Amino acid sequence: MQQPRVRRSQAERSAETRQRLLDAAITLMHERGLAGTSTNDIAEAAGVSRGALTHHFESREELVAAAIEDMLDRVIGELETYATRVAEGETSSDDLIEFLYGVMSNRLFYVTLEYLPEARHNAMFRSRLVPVVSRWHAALDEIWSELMGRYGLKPEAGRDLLNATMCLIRGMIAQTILRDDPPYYRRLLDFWKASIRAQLAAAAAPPRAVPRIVTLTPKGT
Amino acid sequence: MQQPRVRRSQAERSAETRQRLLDAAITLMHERGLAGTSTNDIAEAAGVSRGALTHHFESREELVAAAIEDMLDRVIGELETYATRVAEGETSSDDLIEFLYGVMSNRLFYVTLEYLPEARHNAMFRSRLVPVVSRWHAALDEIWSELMGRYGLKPEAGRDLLNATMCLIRGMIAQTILRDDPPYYRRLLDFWKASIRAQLAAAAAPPRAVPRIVTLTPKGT
DNA sequence: ATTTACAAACAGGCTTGACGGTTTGTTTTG
DNA sequence: CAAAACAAACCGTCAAGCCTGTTTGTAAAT
Repeated sequence: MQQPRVRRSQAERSAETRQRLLDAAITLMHERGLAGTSTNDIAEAAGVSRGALTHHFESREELVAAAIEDMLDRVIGELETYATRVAEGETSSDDLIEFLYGVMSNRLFYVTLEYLPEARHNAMFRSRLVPVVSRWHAALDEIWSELMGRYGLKPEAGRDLLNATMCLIRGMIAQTILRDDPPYYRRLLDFWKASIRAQLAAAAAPPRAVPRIVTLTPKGT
Repeated sequence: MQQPRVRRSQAERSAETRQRLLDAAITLMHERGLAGTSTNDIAEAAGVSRGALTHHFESREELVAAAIEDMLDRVIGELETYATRVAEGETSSDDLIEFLYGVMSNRLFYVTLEYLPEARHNAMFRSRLVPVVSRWHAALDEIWSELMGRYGLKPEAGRDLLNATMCLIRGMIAQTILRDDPPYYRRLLDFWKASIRAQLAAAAAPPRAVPRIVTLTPKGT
């Protein structure tokens, strides 16, 4: 039996412990919710003492914020990887939408829903996170511009489409909590992919006139 | 000076206390968040003793659920009022979208964001609420059918448009928490109103062919 | 040796649900 | 109609549990 104890540098020990805590925080937030996740739980799930936790993070709030930042940075990494595929043309708007929905469903937006209330009522916490999510939005803009270029449109073209897409996805995921109905979401996403296709096509082709607002009048009149 | 003490029936006393508690619960949930709202706070805000609170509601959870139900029932009432205006034709899709955004922004979805995490992790609480929000969705379907009729379409026509609209609105409101940018939301909503107009027009007119999925290829090829 | 990483115990604060007692309203009865 | 009995509404206190940040002590790395 060789002794399992390898000599690791302080930096290594420290980094691993820190990362374990960050990962555990996100996992628990996702599984039990922010309110249901105490620092005790996080330390235990990370396989670390609570003393270690308090050593690495000044407060629960700071730990949670750091965990969110870490999660977002990883996701931005995924997005950048995907962006190279877009640049190489191996993709479509349908594909991107599907990818974004996947990323958001795969914990990202569920975790977001957990901390949004805290962000709403805690100014310190919120201002800690605003720049973090800004980076995320910038990465989204980036990849969208990439795709627009692919379609031969100006980079900033159809940014409304991106924003609408993201809001739609957020809204869908929020709804999954109280409406368990996979076909409904499948259908809605497919509908949306078709809409985007149509609008991108329209942006390239000479558009029809946009219909004016029609105020309806009673049948009798 | 007439004495302020009018003799009220038990039912009246009871109903008022109850209602005060429900209102206070929603208000505090909106202002401080669910996590930041204790039963003490609610009783105090309602101007009622905590004993009275425990008399009327078995648990904090039940009080919160009842408050949510009450809020939704009121909003359904607003929606039904609006529906009569639709039936009388004094409206447009733009107007309905604006109305829905207003209703959702005016506490409804912010309060929803407060309790969604609880609903996600607490099965009892969730199943208590599912039928409540189902009623709300039914009311939405109802008014949408009404509007479709106005446009001379079949009642169930474009239900995807309604669902997409609601999800978009949800997503927008969720985003307001970490992105304070009113022009952005204004623009996005206007964009959406135009989209809906276009799609409703297209539904009446013979549609263009839906463009196929285009898998893009690198520029070089 | 000294600093950093980690561990364990502790203390203070807050929250919820329970309980015993009091006031107010309603019903029954003489 | 008045009084008494009953029921419902309401009030204030308490105990148990949990959570966070602090503090004190130990091991590991430099």
